[in-house]
Amino acid sequence: MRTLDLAPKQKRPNGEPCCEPVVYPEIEREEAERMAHAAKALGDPIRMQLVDVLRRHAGEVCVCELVPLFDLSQPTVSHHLKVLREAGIVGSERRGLWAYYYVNREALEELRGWLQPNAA
Amino acid sequence: MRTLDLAPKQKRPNGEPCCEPVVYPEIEREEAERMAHAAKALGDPIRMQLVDVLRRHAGEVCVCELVPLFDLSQPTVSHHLKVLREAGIVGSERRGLWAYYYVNREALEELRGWLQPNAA
DNA sequence: TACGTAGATCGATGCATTTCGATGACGATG
DNA sequence: CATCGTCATCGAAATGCATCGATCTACGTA
Repeated sequence: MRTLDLAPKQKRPNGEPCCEPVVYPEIEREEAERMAHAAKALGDPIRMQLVDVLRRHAGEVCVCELVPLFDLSQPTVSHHLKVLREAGIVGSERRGLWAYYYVNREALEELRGWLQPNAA
Repeated sequence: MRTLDLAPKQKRPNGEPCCEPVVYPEIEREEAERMAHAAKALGDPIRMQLVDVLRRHAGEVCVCELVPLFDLSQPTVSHHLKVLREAGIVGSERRGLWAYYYVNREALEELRGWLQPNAA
């Protein structure tokens, strides 16, 4: 655990900066960016439910079964699935006319790891 | 684990629905909404880093220490902190001129719980 | 080959979000 | 009490996002 300079605050004399800016490594900025991307994909109720449905099923679920679950047009559901796909949270496979989606458990696990109390 | 009717697909005769719509309880819609709200708050690199900094410190961190970490104006950082506050992810306390922020570990824990492999 | 179905993509629309400078609220300090 | 520092809020501008109808692609079927 890094230690910030949590020195007791006092009004700075005049024109001096209020406190030492802490150096923040770029590495963590990149990791934050990745995690934020995943979190953002989950940051929509529809997509949250899509993931919820998908992970409740061991295998794959047909899009034609997902669409009627929501009060949304087919293109909109397709859009949400695309967002999840591009975030790596779900994957898809096409078989004939139908497209089947499934959860990428590792992606959820990565975010879960980040949320862990003492994550680096 | 609920079971969807994953019957083998075949082109439906004509005008019939392609598959039985699965009933999806409202309860889970509400939970998804709560989880999505938290995820959305984390769905921004700046806020991800803010949370990261805050949770690295056992206690509270002054806003005046957070602002110089980012290439952003003070009002913008304040805005992001507000988003996190309204999502319940961080809390704040004002002492004199300074405002101190801290992580709400329980909030992160709830989202983490939801991400768990066999979450209800 | 012609048609119908499943799903993805496109373009438009309306709303939300990010960001800033300016300003306001309020405590501290002389 | 006048001034300054800290932080929050406001209003505006730019950008992003959810959503839809229309359309496109690809596959099955007659």
